[in-house]
Amino acid sequence: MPLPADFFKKDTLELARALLGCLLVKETEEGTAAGFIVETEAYMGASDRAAHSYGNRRTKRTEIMYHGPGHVYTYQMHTHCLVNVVSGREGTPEAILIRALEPFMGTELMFARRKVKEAKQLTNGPGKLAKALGITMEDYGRVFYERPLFIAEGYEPEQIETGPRIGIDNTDEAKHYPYRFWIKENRYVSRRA
DNA sequence: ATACCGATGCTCT
DNA sequence: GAGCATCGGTATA
Repeated sequence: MPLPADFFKKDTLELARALLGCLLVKETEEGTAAGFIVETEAYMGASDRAAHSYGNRRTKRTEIMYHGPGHVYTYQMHTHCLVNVVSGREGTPEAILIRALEPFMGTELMFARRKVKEAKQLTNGPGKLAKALGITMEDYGRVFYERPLFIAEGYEPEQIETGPRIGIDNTDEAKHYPYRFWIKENRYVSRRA
């Protein structure tokens, strides 16, 4: 069961924490794959140098971030597709990147898609989890409160840790913001602190 | 364990 | 035509 649309109507940093422990589900013709979200990163829109929507940049790519919380923002990075949850009120272009999952169901399908040996390698990175679940640019513009790509209730994380975001060294002051959140001691987190 | 490097595709200038 | 919110291989320790 998808969470209701209202779940996404939170302050972006609060939503980034609330998403930890939730289940991300993708249904395809090949079957269903799902995993618990264990790592997220917040991108704070107009005022955040590291955000695609910095300074309210509005292009074909960033357009969906203006359409209100709960939308699916997929973005192509080199050969990979990255998945984001749009946050903030309509007109406020904020988003949360999903960086890692703990596989829950459909692991055979994930292994078939990823071609790796260790379970840890299935979903411990933003490009990896998108491929494991079969998420593509086709999902751009959908909503996370309806099938076939949705977020459902999961478990309550014991302890949450925070730190600077990964891979944004070129955006001077923004690189220090503690906008990365992960579940402490979870082995599927993409990198240790 | 960390470090570097090339692949490869889409968006924006 | 440049620039990336990445990944997997190879290289070294």
